[in-house]
Amino acid sequence: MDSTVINESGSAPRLNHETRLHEDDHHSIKLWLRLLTCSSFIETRLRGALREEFDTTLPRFDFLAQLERVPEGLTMGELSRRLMVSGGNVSGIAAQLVSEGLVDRSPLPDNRRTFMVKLTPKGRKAFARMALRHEQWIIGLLGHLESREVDQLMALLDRVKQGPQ
Amino acid sequence: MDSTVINESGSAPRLNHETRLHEDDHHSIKLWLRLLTCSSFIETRLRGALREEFDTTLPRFDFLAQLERVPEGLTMGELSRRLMVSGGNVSGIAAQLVSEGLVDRSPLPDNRRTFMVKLTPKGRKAFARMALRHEQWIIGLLGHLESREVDQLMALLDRVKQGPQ
DNA sequence: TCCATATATTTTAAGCATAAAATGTTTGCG
DNA sequence: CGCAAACATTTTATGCTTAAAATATATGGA
Repeated sequence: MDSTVINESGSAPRLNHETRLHEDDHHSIKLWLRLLTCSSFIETRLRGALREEFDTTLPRFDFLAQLERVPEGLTMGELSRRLMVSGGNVSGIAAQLVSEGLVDRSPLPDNRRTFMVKLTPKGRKAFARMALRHEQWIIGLLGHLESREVDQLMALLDRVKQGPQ
Repeated sequence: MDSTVINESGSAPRLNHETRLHEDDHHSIKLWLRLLTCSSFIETRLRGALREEFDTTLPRFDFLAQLERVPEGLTMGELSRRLMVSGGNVSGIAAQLVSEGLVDRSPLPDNRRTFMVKLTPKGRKAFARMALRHEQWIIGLLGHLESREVDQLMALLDRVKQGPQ
């Protein structure tokens, strides 16, 4: 079997969010449920694969991914903004990654409220291995789309992102 | 202000998942991150609105929504499949909704392992109120798309859903 | 019948997520 | 300076979520 294909392995067989629909529901609701179905599907597969292959979680992977792009490190607050999660959440995940030796968290000399967080060499190596597989998994899940379709989807999702103005 | 517009109110200002990107990342990864950005954005707004206006959560709302479509009720296992969550999760949410009087959970005469779950009249009324607002919120978040765009997005997301075959 | 296996659900342990309160630090204004 | 307000982070309480183990029931074959 192609190693980039992630196995189905949940404890319950899954349908999708659109089972919620009524005949007369608004088109916007159908669109939202389909969007949710697609992203939950991919997210579930990624979570399972990260757990099986690296015994880690998506939040931890995302945390490392943000740091990998910025060798000088990021503050806790900046990480909270970039990861789109609460500050308390960042504190907890940072503590774990520090205890695992993947991340370094040190106070700034010029401002004793803030901490700079960066990858350790060990963290950088661990992330590199995970990122490679992560890309393979995603290509396995989305690579069947033609590049014209990808472009269209990117443009339309950008319209979604823009919001009602 | 238009009451269907949901306010920004998180404890941290938010960017989006695409801050994770490198220049040379694969198109599939960009697409996945944009998909995630869009659905997280909408989900965050819906969660906040449900909490503020009805003091409830998205999982509870989804649970009621599944039941509302099936007056005769659903078993715990069927709910687990339709909601795409684990059985343990369904047990926990069901227990809450029963204690709030929104849902009835009774054993089946012909199979003592299974339970049939259905809305109570109170639950049906509560859900109706929530569903109305829910639709307004979603139209507020997605209603700016033209119907041609919605059709295209639905078709492309269907392609995503189909998977690699 | 007996029993292994399958099925339906609940319980448990652990991690993620949030909002709100608490803590400690900095800034700027009177 | 003195102090209020803003800021950065952590702590706390609560709820969602999962996987895995436990419980209870049903089924089918020897």
